[in-house]
Amino acid sequence: MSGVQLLDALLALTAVLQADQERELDRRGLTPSRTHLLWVLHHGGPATQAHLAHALDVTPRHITTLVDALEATGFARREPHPTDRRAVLVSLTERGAEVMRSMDDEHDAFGAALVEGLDDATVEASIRAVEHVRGRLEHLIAENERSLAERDEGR
Amino acid sequence: MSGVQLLDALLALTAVLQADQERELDRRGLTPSRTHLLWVLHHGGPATQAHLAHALDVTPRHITTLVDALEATGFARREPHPTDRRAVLVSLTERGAEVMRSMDDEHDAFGAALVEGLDDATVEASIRAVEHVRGRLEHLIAENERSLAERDEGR
DNA sequence: TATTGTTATACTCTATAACTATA
DNA sequence: TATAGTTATAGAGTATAACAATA
Repeated sequence: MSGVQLLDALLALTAVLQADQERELDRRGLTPSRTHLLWVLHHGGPATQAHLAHALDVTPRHITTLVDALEATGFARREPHPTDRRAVLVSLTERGAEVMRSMDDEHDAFGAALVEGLDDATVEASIRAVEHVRGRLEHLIAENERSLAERDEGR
Repeated sequence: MSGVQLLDALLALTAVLQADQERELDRRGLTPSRTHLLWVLHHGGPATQAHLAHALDVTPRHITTLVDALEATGFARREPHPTDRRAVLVSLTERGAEVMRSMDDEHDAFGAALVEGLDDATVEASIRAVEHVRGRLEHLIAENERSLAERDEGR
C-alpha cells in the first residue's frame, strides 16, 4: 500500500516540476527541446549537428529543425566547419549565452530555496531517499525489459 | 549546495519515471494524452467532450482529435447524448476498460515493487520527504508568479 | 444568446526515407 | 563507400478562429 503512496507522491511531484519548467522556458520564448540543445552548446561549446543529434538522442533531421528555429529566434548560429566542408558548427549567440547563464543562476537559486527552513540532516536524507528510489526504479525497469525480451524470444 | 543536489536528483528521477511510463503506454498502442482521457472515463464513467476538455485542461477541439484517434483504435466510443442533441457521450469500449484495469494492476504492482526490501519507517519518511518537497515547490512557484504579476503591473 | 462539437489552419516534437555534397 | 546535412512526408500534441446545430 505505502509503495503506491510513494509512487503517487513522486508522480505528483514530477507533474509540478515539469509544468514549472515549461512555464519558465515559455517566458523566455524557448521550448524544452530547444533548451536542451542550447544547454549542450553551453556546456560543451560549438558542435556539429551530427554531434548534437547524438547528444540529444534524436535524428539528425530533427536537429536541422531545432537549429533552424533557434537561428530564427536569435539564440544560436550556424558557422562553416573550419576543416570539413560538409559539416556545420552550431554555436550560441550572445543572446543564447546570456539566457543560459541566467537559467544556470535560476537553477541554483531554486535549489537553495527548495531546502530553505530544512535542517541539513533532513536534506541529506531526502537526497539519499530520492536516489535510492531512482536506483530501485532503474533496476525494476531493466528487470521488466529483460523479462519482456525473454517472452518475445520464447514465442 | 545540497539544495541543488536534491533538485538534480529529483529531475533525474522524473526523467526516468516519465520515460518508463511512455514505454509502457507505447507497448499498448497508447499515448500519454489518450491514456489520460481513458483514465478520466475509467474513473468517472461516460462523459461529454466538453467535460473531458475541462478535465484534461485542453481545448474542445483537441478532444475531438483525441476521441477520433481512440475510436479508430477501438479504445473508446461515441454515443448520442440521451437528452442533449448537441452533445456526445464518450465511453470506454470493452478493450478500453480492459486496458485500464490492467494498468491499474500494474501501477499497484509497481508501487509495491518500488519499496521491496525497505523497512516501513524508511518508506514513510520518503513519502513525507517527497510530499514536503512538493509543497515547498508549489509554494515557490506561487510566490514566483505573484512577483512576476506585480512586476508586470508595475510597468 | 450561450454551448457543443467540428472544419480550417498553424506550430512544435519526433521519425523514416531519399538525396546532395563532401570525405 | 561512408558521413553531414537537407528535402519530402507523416503522425502526435496543442492552440486559435470561424461556423453549424441545438439549447
